[in-house]
Order: sequence, then structure tokens, then C-alpha cells
Amino acid sequence: MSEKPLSERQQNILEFINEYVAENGRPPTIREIGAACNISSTSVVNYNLTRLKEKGLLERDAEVSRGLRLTEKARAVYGGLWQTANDVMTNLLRIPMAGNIVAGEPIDVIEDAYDYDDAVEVSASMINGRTDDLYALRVSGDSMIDAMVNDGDIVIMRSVHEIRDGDMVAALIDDDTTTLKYIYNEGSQIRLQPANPTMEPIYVEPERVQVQGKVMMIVRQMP
Amino acid sequence: MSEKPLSERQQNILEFINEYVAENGRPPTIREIGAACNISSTSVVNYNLTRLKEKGLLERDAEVSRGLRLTEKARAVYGGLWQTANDVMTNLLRIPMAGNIVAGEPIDVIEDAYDYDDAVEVSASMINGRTDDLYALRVSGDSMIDAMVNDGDIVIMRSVHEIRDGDMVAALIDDDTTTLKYIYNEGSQIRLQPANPTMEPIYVEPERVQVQGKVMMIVRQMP
DNA sequence: AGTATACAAGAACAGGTGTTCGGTGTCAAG
DNA sequence: CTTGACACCGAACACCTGTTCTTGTATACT
Repeated sequence: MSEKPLSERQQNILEFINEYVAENGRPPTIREIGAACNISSTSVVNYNLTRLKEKGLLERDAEVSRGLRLTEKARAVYGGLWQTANDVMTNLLRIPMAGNIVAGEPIDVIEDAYDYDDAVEVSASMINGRTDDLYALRVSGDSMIDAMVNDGDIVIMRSVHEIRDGDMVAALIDDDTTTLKYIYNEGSQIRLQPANPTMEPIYVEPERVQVQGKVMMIVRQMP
Repeated sequence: MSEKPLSERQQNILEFINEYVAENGRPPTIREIGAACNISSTSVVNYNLTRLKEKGLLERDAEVSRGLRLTEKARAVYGGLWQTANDVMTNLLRIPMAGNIVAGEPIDVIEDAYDYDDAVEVSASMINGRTDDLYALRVSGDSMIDAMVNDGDIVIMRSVHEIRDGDMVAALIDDDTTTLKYIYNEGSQIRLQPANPTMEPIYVEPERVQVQGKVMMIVRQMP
């Protein structure tokens, strides 16, 4: 059943609330809404807010100052709406740049070294899988070409204890050589499959392989 | 000259404000801070807020309700602090997924088709260069290997009118073949340099090449 | 004409909220 | 012992803010 459209005043109110929150870090008061929307009476503002609430566009906490909140529905209508800090922190991950990765050398991860200036910001929506325990490594050198990874690329890793066939991992072979490859456990041996489909896999005994982390995402920036 | 460290009460207050904003979408009142931090007097809360302001961790709008705001400095100290919606909208770009890119076929870009469900979320901090006029293309097939790009990778493109040597572009050759390569204008001919350093460049006359967009970033998600 | 609904408005009020005042206690320095 | 700085506190006050009341106008319907 279709609802009545919003009156012009109601649209103005929603837009004002949206903008006010973005600029001030807090919702407006009833009187501030009135002043901005040419409504001289707080009861008219209150009446319209009640209507917006009935339409599911607004939530109100009674009898507290600035007790307004736009709903998801209002956000969908007006786009670019305000989120709580939790939404931000959930969506925009700051992942520590923990070091470099070079083919042939073990990863040198800097434990507990969280440098915000060198953190990588990635949207959680771009990560398929869990987003805890993430760290970033920067690729040094051309030796990761078989993984379709360039010098300078950023590899988002996750510390894991269980690996499934088809995961891309950083695998340390014989304590000596790190490689990024898709891993398959074939019983008596481990198959490490290059990302480049024109290249052949390598096979190693399981005890020669240590999985140092799972690759969650790769980012190539342009200079 | 070193500052005195924060008292325990002051640290509690900052953490409470941070959490309160995240959960409620508005800053707390003086009395709410007092209740949460075991401070029975509004003047003690006020005193501590004045100290935090002097230390540059807090801003206050006088004589308005909930007139508190944590500063950038406080954010740096406590991490994961609240941002205004403008910060969010500036940092977290929603880039429309505009179509596919296949080597050998012109890009089929869907004009003005902005589908939020299929948008790509990318932090602006990860883009070197301008962040207007961006769109995303998904790679189909293995034919972009010379660009070190896999089937399924996401290429973030930007419409441009001027190209500089060393830019990676989507180049359409002879109205027939799209390729992703670094472009160099060498006077009488254009050099298109593969990203894979083991591969040779190709050289074409300038009039045979149309630049369809500049590559700003490449993202490889894992399944 | 009467009724119902939507929208509007001013005024009053109750309670929320920030600020100020006067005071106390602790600690370090002189 | 005195003084000053810092931290704390209850109380009072001024003002901010949300809610309610009463009244009015316009429109649609019976």
C-alpha cells in the first residue's frame, strides 16, 4: 500500500537533520530545525517529526535533548547519510602495514607495530571472510610474478590456523622460501598452485611447508 | 615541554565519550558523563572537561546541550574514534560497478547505471590521484595476464582526457582490442608496456589508439 | 451545515542541561 | 606553619530543550 508522499516541509526537515549531523557531530534541537525550515512553532516541528517517525524515517528518544536519529530507510532515501562510529569502524578497516614480503625470504612481520601513518584502509565489504587479525605486507621485487603479484602490491593477510583447499596462502618452504600460492592438500603431498594459469604447480611434502597466513585481498595502487 | 599525563578520571571520560557517541549517535551530557564515571557533581565533570580542552583533546560549544566533540588529537590517542559523516563520505568511496572488461573487446560501460548493491567500496586514501569520475570494471577471462590482472579482478578506472607517460590505461586499439598497459608517447608511436616485466611492449601509431580510461587501482578479492 | 482530518501557530510549562559559586581536602614547596 | 595548585563536591541558578494545550484555517466528505 503506497504511503502519502512527504510534504515539502518534511523533506526539508530530513535534509536539514542529515546535513546538521554531518557538520556538527550531533543532531539538531527542535528549535534549530524550526529556524532552518522556517517553522516558527516548536509544536509544528514536533508534529512533523511525529509524522516522519510514523513513516519510519526517524527515531526519537523521548525527553532527552537532541534525541533524533535518522533510520536506515531515511538513509536509503537520502543517501550519504550519517553513520555511527560503529558503522564506520565496521566498514573502514585500518590494517597495519606489518612489513615486506619477498619471494625466497621468510616474511619479516613486525609484531605489535601498529603505525597509523602506514596503515592500509580497506572497506570490510571488500573482504570475503573474517576481518579480524588482518595485517598488510608490501611486495618487494619481481619474484612474485607467478602469483600475479607485482612489486609494490599490497597483500592483505590474515593469521589463520586452519587452511582449506583453494585458499591462497603465504607458504614458507624449508624455512627458506616464501611463496604466495593456492594450496591443496593432496594427502601425501601439498600442491602449491600458481595464480598464473600458464604456470605449473609445485609439489612438496607437508612437513616442509609452513603456512604463514592466508591471503584475503590484494591491492595494486598506481603511482 | 612535556605535558602532565591524563588522570585516570580524564581517560575514563574520553573513553566514555568515544563509546557513547558510537552507540548513541550523539555526544553525552555532563550528567551522563558523571553517572558513567562515578562523578557525583556536574562541576567536577565540567572541571575535567576544561582540562581536556586545555590539552587539546576536546572541543566544546558553549551553552548548547551535548556541545562536546573529540579532537583529531584525541582520535589519534584513542584510535577508532568517531568521525563526522563528512569524513566517512570523503574516505569511503562507493564506486559503481559499471561492467566488464575483456581483452580483445571494447569496454562495455553502462552509462549512469549506479547500482549500490553492486558498488565497490574503496577508501579514498588508497587512491593516488583524483577520486572523482571513478567507475569499476570486473575482469573476465585470463587474457589480461600480461597486465598482471586475473580473471575476476576489479579494476578501478577514471575517465580522463589527458594521459601522462607511465599511466596505466585501458587502451582500445583499432576499435577492436582493449588492453591494460602502461602508456608512453614516443613521438611517432605509442609504446604500450605490459605490467609483467618479462613481456615485451607493443608499438602502435597514435591514431590507432583510443584511451578509454586510466587505471587508478586494482583489487583482487579472494573467494 | 456539520464533522473529520491535516496542517499550522503561539503560549505555557516541565524537565533537561550547562555554568557558576562557595567550600573542602590533599600535596608540595617555601 | 603558610601558601598555592590541583582536584573534588553540593547546591543553586540560568538557560536550553521537548512536550502539551488551545486555537485557527483549509479541505474533503456526508
